Amino acid sequence: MPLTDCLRERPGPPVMPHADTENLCRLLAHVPLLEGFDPGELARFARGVREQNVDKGAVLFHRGDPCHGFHLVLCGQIKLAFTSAEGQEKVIEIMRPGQSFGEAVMFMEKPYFVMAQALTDSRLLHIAKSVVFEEMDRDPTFCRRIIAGLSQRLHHLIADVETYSLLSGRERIVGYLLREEESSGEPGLCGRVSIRLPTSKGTIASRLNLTQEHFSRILHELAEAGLIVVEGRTIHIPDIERLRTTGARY
Amino acid sequence: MPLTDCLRERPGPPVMPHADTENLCRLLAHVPLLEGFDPGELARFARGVREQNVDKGAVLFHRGDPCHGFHLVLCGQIKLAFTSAEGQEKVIEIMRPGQSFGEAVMFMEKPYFVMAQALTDSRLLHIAKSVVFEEMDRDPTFCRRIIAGLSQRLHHLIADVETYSLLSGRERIVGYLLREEESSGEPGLCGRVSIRLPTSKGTIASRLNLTQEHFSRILHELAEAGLIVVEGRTIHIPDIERLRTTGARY
DNA sequence: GCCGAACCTTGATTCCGGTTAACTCCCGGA
DNA sequence: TCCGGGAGTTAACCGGAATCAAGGTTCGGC
Repeated sequence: MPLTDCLRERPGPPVMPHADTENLCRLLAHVPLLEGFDPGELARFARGVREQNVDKGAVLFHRGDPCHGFHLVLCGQIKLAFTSAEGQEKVIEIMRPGQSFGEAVMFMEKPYFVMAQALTDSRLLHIAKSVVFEEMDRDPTFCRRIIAGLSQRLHHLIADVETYSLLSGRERIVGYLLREEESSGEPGLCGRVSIRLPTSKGTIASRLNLTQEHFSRILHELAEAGLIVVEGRTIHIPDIERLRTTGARY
Repeated sequence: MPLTDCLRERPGPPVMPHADTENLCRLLAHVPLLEGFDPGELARFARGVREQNVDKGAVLFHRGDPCHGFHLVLCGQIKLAFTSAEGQEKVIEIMRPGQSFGEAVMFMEKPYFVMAQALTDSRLLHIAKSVVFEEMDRDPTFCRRIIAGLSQRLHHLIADVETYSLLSGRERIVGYLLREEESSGEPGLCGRVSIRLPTSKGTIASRLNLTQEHFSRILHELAEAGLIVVEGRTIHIPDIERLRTTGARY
């Protein structure tokens, strides 16, 4: 029962006062990386897993911190970002429930080179390097999953680079909205859908490599063109097909 | 002996008229991914390896082509890039001898989403998916290497994203020159070094997310500031320390 | 219900970098 | 030798997006 609960966005009341092995195993069974593992394997993993509850704004790690494992989001949102010498920040990714991060750094045995901060009160699991490495030696299929995961990550990142370098601000925003709509899985009758931004507009703007101001302006333009209706953090799309076809135009 | 030969930049006369297993093994022994493998393992690999000689300008694969393995550069340069709907091109990476590419796509069992084109006459190896997968099942340390390689790649890509989004054009160029100098390994007395650009300025500009014109302008500015001297494709740096400290300034 | 702090919007202005268009250089081939 | 084309440079101009600077909203806490 906590399994589904804790993969929702909103934290809700703490289901588990403190993590015992059995509960951990139940959580682990739903981790993408460990899907289909039998109880024995999960128990081995549980030894190196620790639950983390972090408040909104808390920093999980800074650039330069040593890495002892990887993280998995159970609920809430974690932002990965780096900060320039002048203090400006660029959000690389907003991690949502079910997603994990920090694997690559862990495998390289180097310190983190980005920082992670909770955008909302969040609950996550920390999986220690040691148990991952042990399991890798033991189980080739586990290796395959890790490789698949890293490949996927790489793909996304290249897609991001493509987005940043080939698309205008407006195109990036339209693309973001369309993707967000897709992943939300809402049916939306006859092309009408509403999506709720997962976090503040400023953060999303940074994720899309835009300033908050520019983001706001483009949203306004899209609204003026009748392609969207902005209502606080909720965006209504009267005709998603039209947004897809004419949204990119300028 | 051909081993070292073929890891140079310039192709030179073809050392091997056609690849037999023994020669292939000798080549494979120097592939980073396979370093330290014993002859038996290499022989297993050789079954799925094919040598490729491509002329300058030849396209190895387009976006959308199916992927049957990964590639390793023996000599020459291969550019990875994508093209926008409007036909403009963005270079993601310039692969040099000893580097490999296409692994991530191979593991995802998806078609290529970038294209690869030879910048010079080049020689490379194509390693079939099948032998890689077989070896992965057989050898956990091989998996580890793959994971390490993918992690490394991911790291570089994130560093690129950081570069693109946080640094000005000028800073990117200065950074590029400094990295190029570092990797060239030339000693360079009392801070004086010369580096030769690996390929055309237009291509490097695209790699750095700049237009050719802007790249040219910045080079000119740096030259005017006395930080570099441009002589065709060769860049002289009279004082590398000064470039490092004042090059970023604007 | 008031206050302050985040968050967001809006407008004015600036500027980095892209676009366009000559023009030069250099090299290779007929 | 001349020609043609690719690479590189230069300059004028433009525009997308950042910056600066106020306002406006929303919301939680006292």
